This record gives sequence, C-alpha cells and structure tokens, in this order.
Amino acid sequence: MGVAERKAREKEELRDLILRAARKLFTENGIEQTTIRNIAEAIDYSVGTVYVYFRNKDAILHALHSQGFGMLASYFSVLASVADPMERLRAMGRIYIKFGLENRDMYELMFSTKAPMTFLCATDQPEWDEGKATFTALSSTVAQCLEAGHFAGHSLQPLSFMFWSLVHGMCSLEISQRTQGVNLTDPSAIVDQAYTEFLKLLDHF
Amino acid sequence: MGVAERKAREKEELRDLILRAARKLFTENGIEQTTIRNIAEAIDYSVGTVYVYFRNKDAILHALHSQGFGMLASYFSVLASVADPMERLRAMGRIYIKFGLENRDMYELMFSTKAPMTFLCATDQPEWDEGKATFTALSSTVAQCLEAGHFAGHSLQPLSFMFWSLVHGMCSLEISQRTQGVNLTDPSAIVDQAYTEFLKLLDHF
DNA sequence: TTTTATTTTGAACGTTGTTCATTTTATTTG
DNA sequence: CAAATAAAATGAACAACGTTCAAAATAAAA
Repeated sequence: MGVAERKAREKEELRDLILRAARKLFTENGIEQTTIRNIAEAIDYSVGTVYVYFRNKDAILHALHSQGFGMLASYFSVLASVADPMERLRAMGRIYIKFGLENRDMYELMFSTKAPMTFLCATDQPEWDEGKATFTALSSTVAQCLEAGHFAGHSLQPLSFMFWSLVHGMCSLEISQRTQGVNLTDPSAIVDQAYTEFLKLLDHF
Repeated sequence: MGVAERKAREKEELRDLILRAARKLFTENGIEQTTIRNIAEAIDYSVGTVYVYFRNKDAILHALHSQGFGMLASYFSVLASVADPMERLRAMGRIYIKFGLENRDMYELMFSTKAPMTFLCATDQPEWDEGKATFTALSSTVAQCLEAGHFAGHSLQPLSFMFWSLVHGMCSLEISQRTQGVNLTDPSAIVDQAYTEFLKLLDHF
C-alpha cells in the first residue's frame, strides 16, 4: 500500500518540477518565453508529459498566479506590526505598489491577464480564492478605520474597492508603459508622487 | 500628373478598407478574432497585401487604438458645457468609466495592451500623442480646480495622475474580471458605487 | 508594342497550444 | 521468475498564428 502513496508523491513532485521550471522561465524572461515547449525542455521531459499534469497552459498560469499571491502575502506580512488601522491602510497601499513594480510580470498575471480567470471559469469554480483573501485583508483594515471613526458616512465595500482601484490603476498604467510619452516632468517617480498625493487627501478623514 | 495622386488616393483607400475590416472584427469578436488572415479574408485580399499597407500587426492595433481615442474624445465632448472645473472633473471620471465599460476591448487596447506602445517604440517615436492629449485634457481641468482654490497644497501632475489611476483601476479590474468571485454584495454595481464613494471624498476639497 | 514600375499573390517558414496512438516503464499476478 | 496488466512518458502531427518574399499579375511609361 506504500506504492500508491509513493506514486502520489512522485506525481506531486513532477508537478512541482514543472511549476518551478515555469516560474523560472516566467520571472527571468517574461510570459512570452514561458511556452509549454520551453518548460518541457527545461526539465528534460516531453511536451506531452506537461499535459498529463496540467490540463492546459491556463492551468499553469493559474498556478503561477497563486504563487504570486503567496509572494504578495509575504510582502504584506510586515503590516501585522502596524496597530493603527489608518496607518496600516497607508502602508498597505505602499507595499502593494512596491510589490507590483518589483514583480511586474507576476503582477500582470495576478491582476490583468485573463488566463487565470479563464481557468477558474472553465473549472466551473467561480470563486477567486486568492483575490478574495486579499480583498478581505484590505476590507477588514478599512472596516477598522470606519470603526475608529474615519470615513464617516462611507460604505465598506465600495470604499475598499476604491482604494484597490487606485493602487491597481497606478501599477497597471506603469507596467503597461502608459506613463511614458505623456510628457511628465518625472515619469519614473510619478507613481510614488501620486500615491503621496493621495495620502495627503486621506489626512482629512 | 494626376496618376500619382490617384495612386496615392487608392493606397489610402485600401489602407482604410483594411482598417475598417480590422475594426469590425475587433469590435464584434474581440482581439483574438482579429487576425491578419481574417482581415484579409474579410476584404477579399491576400495576406501579403495587408503587409504592404501595415508593417505588422502592432501597426494595425496602434491605428485602432488611435481610433479609440477619437471615440473617447467624442464621449468627452459634452464636457465643454460644464463650466465649473470641479463639476467637470467629476463628470470626466464618470464619462471615462462609461466609455471604458461600454467599449471594453477598445479600452483594453488603449490602456492595457502592449502592442500600441511596442509599435511606438519600434518606430523610435517615444511620443504617445493620443495619451498625451487625453492626459493634458484632464490635467488642465485639474489646473483650473487648483486655480479655483481646490486641492490646496497639491501638485498638478501627481494629482492628475492619481485621478487617472483611480478611474483606470476601476475599469481595468472590471474588464479583466477581477471584480467577480471576490464576494461582493453587488459585483455589477461596484464600479459605480466606488466612484460615487470617491466623489463623496472629493466633497471635502 | 515593348519596357519598366507597381501591386498583388499565396506558398512557405518558424512558432504556438494541444492531442493521442504508440512506446516505454513500472506494478501486479500466476 | 515470467507473463499480464496498469501507469507514465513520448513525440509526431494538427490547426492556427504572424511574417516573409520570389513570382505572377496588373498598370504606367516609353
């Protein structure tokens, strides 16, 4: 009976091997170099083997996208030490932006690329667990801000989504290269400046 | 001497024909159905002919992206009648969102897809005229708000970019299907609700 | 009419994601 | 241990993609 367990473990190991190769290709050369053939070649297996362990490319991209949320969580881990909810909210945005700009391809995969969502829809599982958890983390911080008397008269979910949209918009525009060629005084600093500007607005609440 | 002129006109006409077919395929079936072969087939020309009039696919997508900015400008045209800069700023955001959600594929092409920017870089023309014009339109409205005494102590460019990021973030998250599966009370209304929430924040400035 | 210039063609190339009959390897059974 | 069975790995093949380019078709000029 130890055989079935070993088989299962070996299956899991090869799955991980594929994923590690995919991740390496992905982080080093971007998504366009992350092809099934490149992955297979990197681990000395055939193309067909990859399809034994993953239904299709979307499944691989979804797995990578999940790893990305693990990375984001570790970025967020320092927030535990920030007691004041407003301060934590501010720090959360900074860290989110930092993560996005330090892991551009990964960020794109997590929040822009359609593949991970397509994969979820294809598996009839309309629950985006990783996104849900992250949004909940933001939302609970905002809830604490509301409880502390900030943002009087505002609703939790729309307010939280507004914060998310703001930092996501900055990352997205920067990553998709929309900040260049718009005649900004300092294109490379605009995201930081704009977020600082937003924090100034927040001082009134 | 009329020959050269007619030739030039015919060349322009075929170019437009290609572009119209591309646009039709694009708006009706999305970007994935807009292939060179589909375009060529739609106008009863061969694949090679398309490449006589456009360097590559990025060039076609860039031309479509430019048309998108024309559409956005016509959405914005009603803003001319709004005298108060703050009110115009608010309306601008609403219209921007409306445009984005009513023309999702086009919006993606204009503000997310890399192709149009790649095309610009390839032609050694680092000026994104369409984006520049649109950002300037926003920026000048924000400038008028500043002159009217709003947003005291804030800087023009970062503040403008912050507004842009906010509405872009909402459109982007919605279009890339990140608002579904996050356990929102009303996913379909979250963008409107969040923007309304933002307008409430603006009331203090 | 012949020569030259322009425009159009579509087969061909290299990639891509994906499939699946076949082979190889491992396990179980007699 | 050998034969039968199950599982895993293979890689050729398919369709579709963007792209190229020598050749053919057409138009203009001589």
